[in-house]
Amino acid sequence: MKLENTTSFDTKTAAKQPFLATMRELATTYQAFCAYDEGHIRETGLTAPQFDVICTLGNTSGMFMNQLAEKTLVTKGTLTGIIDRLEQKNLVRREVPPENRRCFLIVLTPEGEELFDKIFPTHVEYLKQKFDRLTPTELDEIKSALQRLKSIFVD
Amino acid sequence: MKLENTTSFDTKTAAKQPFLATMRELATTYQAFCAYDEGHIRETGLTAPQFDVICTLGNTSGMFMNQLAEKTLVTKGTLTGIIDRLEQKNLVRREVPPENRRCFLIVLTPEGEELFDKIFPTHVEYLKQKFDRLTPTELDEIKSALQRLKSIFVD
DNA sequence: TATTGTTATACTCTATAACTATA
DNA sequence: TATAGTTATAGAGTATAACAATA
Repeated sequence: MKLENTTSFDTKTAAKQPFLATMRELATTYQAFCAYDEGHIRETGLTAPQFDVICTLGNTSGMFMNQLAEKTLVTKGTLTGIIDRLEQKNLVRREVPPENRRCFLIVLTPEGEELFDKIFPTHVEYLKQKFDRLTPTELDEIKSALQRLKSIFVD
Repeated sequence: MKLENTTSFDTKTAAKQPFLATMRELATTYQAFCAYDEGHIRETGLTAPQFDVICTLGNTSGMFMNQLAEKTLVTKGTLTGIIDRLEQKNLVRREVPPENRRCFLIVLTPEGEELFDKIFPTHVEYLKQKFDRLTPTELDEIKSALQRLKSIFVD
C-alpha cells in the first residue's frame, strides 16, 4: 500500500479545519483505487514501479533513463535498480545510441512487449469494470474537481 | 514519492477510454499533494509512516498495535518495525495493560507529545496555506466528487 | 564544465509466514 | 483454539552523494 501522508487527525482539529476532510477524502479515495489497482498488478509478477515502467514503455520506441525517471516519478538512482531487475527478467534492455553514448535507450524486449500486450489491455479492462459505474458526466465532473484541487499545489 | 500505480498510458488507448484521464487525474493530484505534504514531513526528521503514527497517536490516550495498524494502513509486522524505531527515538513507548498482557498500548512519550504539539499545528497550517485557495463551496464539491469516485471501489 | 547514468552506503518499508505468549 | 504481536527472511525502493564516461 505504501501511503505517504497522514489521514487521521483528531476530531477537535478536524472540526476547526474543514479542508482536512477534503484532504482525507483525497487520500482515502486514492487508497481505495490503489488497493484495487494493485490487486491486479500483483498477479503479473511485477512490482508496482516495474509495472509502471513496462506500461510507460509500451507502444513507444524506447525512452532514455532520464525521460523514464521523469514519467514514472522515481529518481535516476532508483530507476537504475528497477531497470536492472527488469533486465534480469528479460523484459527490457539497454541500447546505446551511437550519437550520444552517455545515455541508454530503454526498450522492451520481445518478451517485454509480449507481457505488455498481455497485461495492459487486461489491466485497462479490469479498471474499466469499476469506472463503468460512473456516467460520462460524473467522470467529467470528477476530473474537473481533481484538476481544481491539483491546481492549488502549483507554484 | 512512492507511487503505486500507472499513470502513463499511450494516447491511442487513452482516447478510447476516457476514464483513464480521470484516473490519471486522481493519481497526479495525489502526487502533487504528496510532494507538497512530504516537503514538510521531511523537515521533522521522521519518515512518512513514522509521522503518520505520531499524528495518529496525538491527542489520544494510546492505541493498541492492531488499532494503529488499521488506522495507518500498515501490516502489524511492518508496524512493529516502525514502533521500534520510534521507541529508539524516544517518541513512543509500549505499555502492557495488566488486564490483557497479550497487547501493547502504544503511547506518546513526553518527548513524543512535545514533538506532536510542535509539528502538528505547524503541519496543518502548512497545508492550510494551499487549501485556503479554495472556496468553501469548492472544498465541498471536491469532497463530494471524491466520495463518489471512492464509492465505485466498494465491494 | 555539464550531462547521463552507475555505484556505494545505509536505511525504511513491504510481504509472508512461522512463532511465542497470553486468553 | 484464537488473538496480539514479534521475529525471520528476503526483497524492493528511497535518499544522497561521489563517481566515471561522454559531450
